[in-house]
Amino acid sequence: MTARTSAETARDIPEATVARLPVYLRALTGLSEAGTRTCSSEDLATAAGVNSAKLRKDLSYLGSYGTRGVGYDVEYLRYQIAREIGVTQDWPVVIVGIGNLGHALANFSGFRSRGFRVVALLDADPSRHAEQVAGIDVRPFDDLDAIVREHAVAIGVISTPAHAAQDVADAMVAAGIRSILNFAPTVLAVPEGVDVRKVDLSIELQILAYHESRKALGDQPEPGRQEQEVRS
Amino acid sequence: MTARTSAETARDIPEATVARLPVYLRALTGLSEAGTRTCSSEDLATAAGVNSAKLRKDLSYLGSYGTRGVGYDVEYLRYQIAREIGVTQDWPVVIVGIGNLGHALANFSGFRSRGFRVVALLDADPSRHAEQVAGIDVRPFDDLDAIVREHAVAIGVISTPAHAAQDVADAMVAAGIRSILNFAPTVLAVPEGVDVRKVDLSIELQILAYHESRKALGDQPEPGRQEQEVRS
DNA sequence: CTCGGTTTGTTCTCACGTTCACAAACTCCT
DNA sequence: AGGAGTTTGTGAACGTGAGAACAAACCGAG
Repeated sequence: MTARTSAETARDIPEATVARLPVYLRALTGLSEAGTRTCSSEDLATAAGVNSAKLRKDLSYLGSYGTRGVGYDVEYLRYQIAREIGVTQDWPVVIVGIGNLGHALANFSGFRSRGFRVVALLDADPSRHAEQVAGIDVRPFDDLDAIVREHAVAIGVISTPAHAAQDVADAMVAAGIRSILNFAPTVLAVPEGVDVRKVDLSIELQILAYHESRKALGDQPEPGRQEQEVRS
Repeated sequence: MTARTSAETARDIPEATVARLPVYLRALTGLSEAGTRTCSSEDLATAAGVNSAKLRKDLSYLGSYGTRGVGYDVEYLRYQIAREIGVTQDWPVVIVGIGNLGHALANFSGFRSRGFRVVALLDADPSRHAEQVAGIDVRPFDDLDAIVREHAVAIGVISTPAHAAQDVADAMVAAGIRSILNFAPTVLAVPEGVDVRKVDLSIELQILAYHESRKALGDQPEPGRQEQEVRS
């Protein structure tokens, strides 16, 4: 089967590359706002904090959008990457769990400017349903189904305490959400076909702590040995 | 073997493994609280959301802490991993930028329970210096040097707007901080020997959006093709 | 003590990701 | 038009990580 594997953008882009495309997109936006019309792979790589060879290889998965001897047209490349990622128009997003973190997420201005639109804030605690956060009403968690249907929501954000996260995820999946960003410090079980990405403060800090304790003990690091930086 | 492999913990643990150790640590804490005394690699792998072969391989970098035919002692393994990560005692942490996100971070209870202690909250805006957040005074950013010296702070958290982040990072490095967790949506330049980890909401959402748009277009995915889940 | 059942630790193989290095392709100057 | 100088796109080498598979080690029963 798969007689016609082409179907538009049929190339499969490596996961590591996908994770960097948003960084390039942001760097290009910065260059654009600074008035730059054209940039070399070296320029863009510096702005994005990566190696220029890696940048070129990453971009090569999208197609040939540069000009040899010249470089890349900033606006053009920016559009192409945005299109590839799929953020040329806005994605509706729901946030569940309007505690401290939920507040911060709801107020985050980067949502709108980067291809996302918060269509609803949900919380199971009735005492929160009075509030408005960032100009949006906080609604009961049970409204999830209706909201997902109404706005065709595909992406859900979980910012509840850990013990509630799995139930929220289950409800999201049942409602038809297939991409979840989880801030709760717990492992989520989801059916095949659902993507989960997790953001976990404690884990990030512990990774830093590991390297920090290594620095501390071998504190006369042999001068010949270079250390790597900015782990992603 | 391992006839005293020299300087204590001299093995170098792969970065991918280091990133998973905190997950195992949390899973073990969960098992411990549930009253489990012993677990197999299969049990722990399930709790941590990974493959059991990968788990065993990861643990093998730390040493041989299991018993063949039996499994792992939960408490013992938990301590060994905590020791390896370096979170058997608390790390002092400063948070710079007490906006919405800074508030959420300061109030995050997982800090204390997972090996970290917030010793100071800093903000450049004088109007915030009146407040207390999570029982801690918000102090002027210029106090950074004194605080780092006084508490021997090694880890800094940046939750400022993007435009301020690089200056904050520079000041942190100048004050002696060598590990930075950056929540600001910008690429930080730091000297060699300083570790930076970044947490970026927009990037995570855009990665989800990429996969979501792929799901949307090929929306009759051939049944033979399995999709992978829970990307980390 | 021996044997069967269980589970770890490790080896081997393959896939993925990074980096180098260079040919191809473009611009600009003479 | 031709040649010098740039910069992209990519093939190939290298390093790291994942997973299967299995020998080594342990427990308990008889």
